[in-house]
Amino acid sequence: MAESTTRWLTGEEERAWRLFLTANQILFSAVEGQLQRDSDIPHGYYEILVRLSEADGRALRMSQLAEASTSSKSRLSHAVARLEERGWVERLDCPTDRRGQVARLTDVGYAALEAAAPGHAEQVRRSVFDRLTSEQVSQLAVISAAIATGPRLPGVDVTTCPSACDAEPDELDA
Amino acid sequence: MAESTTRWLTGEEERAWRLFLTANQILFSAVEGQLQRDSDIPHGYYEILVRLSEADGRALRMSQLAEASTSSKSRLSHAVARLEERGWVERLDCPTDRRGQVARLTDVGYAALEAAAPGHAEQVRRSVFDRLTSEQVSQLAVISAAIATGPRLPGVDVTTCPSACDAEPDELDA
DNA sequence: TCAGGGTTGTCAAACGTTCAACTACATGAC
DNA sequence: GTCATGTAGTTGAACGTTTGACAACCCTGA
Repeated sequence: MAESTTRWLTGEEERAWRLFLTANQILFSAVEGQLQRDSDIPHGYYEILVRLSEADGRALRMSQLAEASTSSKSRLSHAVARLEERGWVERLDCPTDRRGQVARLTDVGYAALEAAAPGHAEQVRRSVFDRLTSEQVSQLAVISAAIATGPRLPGVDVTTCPSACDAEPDELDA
Repeated sequence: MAESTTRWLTGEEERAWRLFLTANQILFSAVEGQLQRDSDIPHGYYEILVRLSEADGRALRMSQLAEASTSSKSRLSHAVARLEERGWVERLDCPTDRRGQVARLTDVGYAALEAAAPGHAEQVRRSVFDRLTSEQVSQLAVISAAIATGPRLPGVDVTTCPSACDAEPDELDA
């Protein structure tokens, strides 16, 4: 990289970045820990279950699910395979495209999600929202949106979001 | 969990939480991707190198390093072993405590860090700080501090921070 | 000097992710 | 029709990380 062109972080930015980093570590280890401990669900699986639970017929094409989960196809494929073993998800052939597969949340899977949700919500509340004023909550939303959207980030080729960037999720989750 | 006691997230909180989640995914995949691609350094290793580079004599006791990295002992032990293979870190016997080991950043390791830093800083800037006003930067710092510190999080037993809670890192990083 | 309590670090097994084929199907041009 | 090209999803192996059991060690007090 061109040395003289390097735009280093300012002191304030540096400080914010470090705080953000440690906050993230603490936050996610708490949230994932709770989910794992109380419900035996890895955080990643939980997100998949949530996406499915919100979809029409609680079912989604594999590729759509991958996109919604910001996940690669193969990664998702393995994850769904494991969810299938637990009996939480089932795979069906797609009626309109014979290449495709549809993942559907089973009743058992839905029940597992319903059982896990309260504890998860409580944890997110304790780790985050109990600590913030309502003004800070909206600041957090604005900041997150700025980071999540906008000009594609150089350095990732996430097959940059045809529909992910304008998505505005505001249904239930925790 | 007691059903009636569940404190669900409000719509605003829900929205903020989801935005935060996707922002995180995008941000970290960009930052980690850059580091991996341009410098072949996993993000976790980078943090370790930074901690060491800031320590006296560029050396730190294993346990102190683990604490500074919010990392478990065994996790750190593995990481240092791999850094040692690359010739970036060396392990020495601790002179004052014969139980202990000291990890020290080698000159080669320091050079690797110096080489990686500009690209990393640039990426963090693009992913985060170019997108935020300076007011938002300080909001982010305050919010992160609120999440990172304060009352111990129920749900984790992080052997709750004798010294981690009051730590206030504001040296260099990116 | 010897035990008990606590800490420090290592090792091996379990788990999850990534990578690189590979199958199967769809689509458009000729 | 059929050929080339692109898309959907799966699979297995290599790789890295995390976990828990274990061994080595220090320090205090009798």
